[in-house]
Order: sequence, then structure tokens, then C-alpha cells
Amino acid sequence: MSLYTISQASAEVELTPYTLRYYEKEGLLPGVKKDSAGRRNYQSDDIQRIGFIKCLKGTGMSLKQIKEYGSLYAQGKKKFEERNAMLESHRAKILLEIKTQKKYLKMVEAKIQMKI
Amino acid sequence: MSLYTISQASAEVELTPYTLRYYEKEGLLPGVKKDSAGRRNYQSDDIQRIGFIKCLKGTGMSLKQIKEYGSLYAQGKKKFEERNAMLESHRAKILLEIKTQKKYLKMVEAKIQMKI
DNA sequence: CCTTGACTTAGAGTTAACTATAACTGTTAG
DNA sequence: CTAACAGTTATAGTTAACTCTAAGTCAAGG
Repeated sequence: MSLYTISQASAEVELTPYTLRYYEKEGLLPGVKKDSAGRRNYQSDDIQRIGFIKCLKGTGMSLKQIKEYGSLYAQGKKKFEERNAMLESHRAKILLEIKTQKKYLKMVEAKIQMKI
Repeated sequence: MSLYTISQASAEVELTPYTLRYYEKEGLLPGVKKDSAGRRNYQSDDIQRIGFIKCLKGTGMSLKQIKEYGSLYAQGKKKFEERNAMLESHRAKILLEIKTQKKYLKMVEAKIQMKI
């Protein structure tokens, strides 16, 4: 399918319609097409974008920063450096986060082993 | 050192004094001793507890659940099973989260490699 | 003695990210 | 033709987790 109503898109990306509209209002998802009656028609491209938004958000990037990234992206290769720098630094953050999670995992496991 | 003022404890655990008082008010950190003037005196035991709170919180447990865990802990071996079940299920959640983070890491790296 | 500074409490304010409501509109099935 | 339905907007409300303010207390140094 290449066109999705808001409820279909919602099911596809596992975000509520409220959240999808909210993201759009906040400028995270510009350029979503609408039909003659003003209803959103998400295209597979939009679904991809939402997928990446979920990835960034799921790794702790704020909506504000995601919006910033999207705006750099929209400005094409002119902003390529800046945009990639953002991703690189986010990559480092994720690596650190995984490390921290592993440390915390060990702490929890130690507590489990402790017994009483 | 075995006794800490709130500002020393704050420095030690990297949480603001506001947050430390807030955690206590919310029941996450019961039994913090006070001196004759009513000022908190954190003991190394308290510092340990805060460390574990940070671990649970850092792995996505809500303060409400952390409080629940603490209350089970306070009830001793009577609640050992329940408490350990909680940690076990949290452990599973952390493992899943690490997996997700790794997936997202790959997505970000792919985007970086993409160039333009 | 008095000022300074670190603490106390109760309660108000903030922020991010939703989540819901109300009033309305266009589409579709009977 | 009309009722139900799925969408729309603008705006209000919610929640978690802080974060700050105001008013006050206590102890220690000059």
C-alpha cells in the first residue's frame, strides 16, 4: 500500500493518531499530503520518515532536536555536514547509552543473585 | 566518609538537592536520618540506595515502580519472591532495550553511510 | 551579638510529550 | 436522504519528574 489514512498509518507505525497530528503540528513531519476533504494521506515515504523519527526518539533525542535534524535534512546537501555531524554525535550518545545499560544490567543481575 | 550533608550527597550521586528531597517526599528513600537541627544526614547506605534507584530509573523504571520495589525490599524476605520477580522482569526489559538500541544504532549508522 | 550561609518545609511553577474534548465536515452504507 | 463514521481544527487537560520560591531555622565566624 502506498497511501494510508491516519488510522492506517497509526497502526503501521504504532503511534496514535493524536501523536501523528501532534508531530506534524510540532513541525517534525512537514509536507504530509491531504485529500480533497482535507484528510491526511500518508505515503510510504512518510511512513519511512516516522520510522526514523521513532528511532531518534527511542534513542533519547528530544522532539525539538529531531525537528532540527529534519529541517537540516530538508535543506539538502547544503547542510549535509551539519546534519551528519548531528548523527555522528548522536551515534556516540547511543554507544554510551548501550554501555550504561549494560552496566545497569549487571547491577540488576547482581541484585537478583544476591538472594535476600 | 560515612555521613553526608544534602549538598555532599548531591555531589556524590549527581542529583540535585531538590531531586533528593523530592525522592524522599515521594517515598523512594525512606528513613534518611536527620541531625538535631532537622538537617538530613545521608549515610553510605543511603548513597548505595540512591545508586540503585539511579540504576532502575536509568533503565526506564518509573519512580512509582521504584517506590513499589523499595517497599517490597523493606518488607524483607516475606516479599522476596515478589521483589525478585520484579527484578527478573525488569532484567528482561533491559535486555530488550539493549537489543532495540542496537537496532537503532544500525539505523543511524546506515543513515550516516548514506551520504546525501 | 549579629550576619552569613546552608539547610528546612509547603507549595507553586515548569517542561516535554502526549492525550482528550468540542464543535464541525465530508463520505458512505442502508 | 440520512445516520453513522472517520476524519478535521483549535484548544484544554494530563502526567511524570523535576525545579524553584518563599518564609523560616539554626550554627558558626568575626
